[in-house]
Amino acid sequence: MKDSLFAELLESVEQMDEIVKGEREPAKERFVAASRLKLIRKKVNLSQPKFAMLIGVELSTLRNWEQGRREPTGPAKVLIKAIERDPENVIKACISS
Amino acid sequence: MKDSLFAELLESVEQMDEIVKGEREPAKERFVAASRLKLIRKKVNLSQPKFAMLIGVELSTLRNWEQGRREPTGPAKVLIKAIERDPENVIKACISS
DNA sequence: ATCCTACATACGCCATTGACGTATATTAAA
DNA sequence: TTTAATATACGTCAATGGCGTATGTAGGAT
Repeated sequence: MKDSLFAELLESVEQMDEIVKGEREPAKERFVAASRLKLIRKKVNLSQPKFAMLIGVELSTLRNWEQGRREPTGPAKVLIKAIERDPENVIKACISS
Repeated sequence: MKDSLFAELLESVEQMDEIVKGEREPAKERFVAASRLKLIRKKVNLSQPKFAMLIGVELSTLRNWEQGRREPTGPAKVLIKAIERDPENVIKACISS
């Protein structure tokens, strides 16, 4: 990872910091709404079983999310959102076990 | 997302399926060992507070992981592993709120 | 040397989740 | 219409995540 690029990322994390602290307006929502999860899964065209495996949860857990019975935890939301934003790269990084 | 590339990804997910079912040998470990988490965080050069924010957990939760008091849940492991494998793209996808 | 701030270790407590199970419904293909 | 794959729906419970507090450490600044 080149240093210049890394510096940019670091800057973004700093900005994220300020957003959380309320010193800056967030550009958009940071997390997936549980209700949008199904749409995201459809977007990458995976069945519940495969998507669940991809993101490392039990099938039943994914179902709980899609049916609104449970709320995904933080990392799950971040991961799903990341998949939504850049499916190619993120899914690749998830898969290559 | 181009269809050809997507087809490749889908194939990979199918393979992942077979791995989980024991029909195929996994290339490597699928998940992060909790003990490796700190090394991964150092690799991307982020403090505990910033890394916790990045992956969407409370600082105390990340600390529990690094100190071996708790085990990250599935999506957290996948996300961390993805960050390890492709920090640039995955962190970018996580950040862009 | 002392203060100060950021960063990290360590752990108690409890509401919420994830995992596991079962039963039913829908869809598509054979 | 039978079959298999996919999805809805929900009960139960151990384990986690979030929250708090206390302590330790490394680095500058004064």
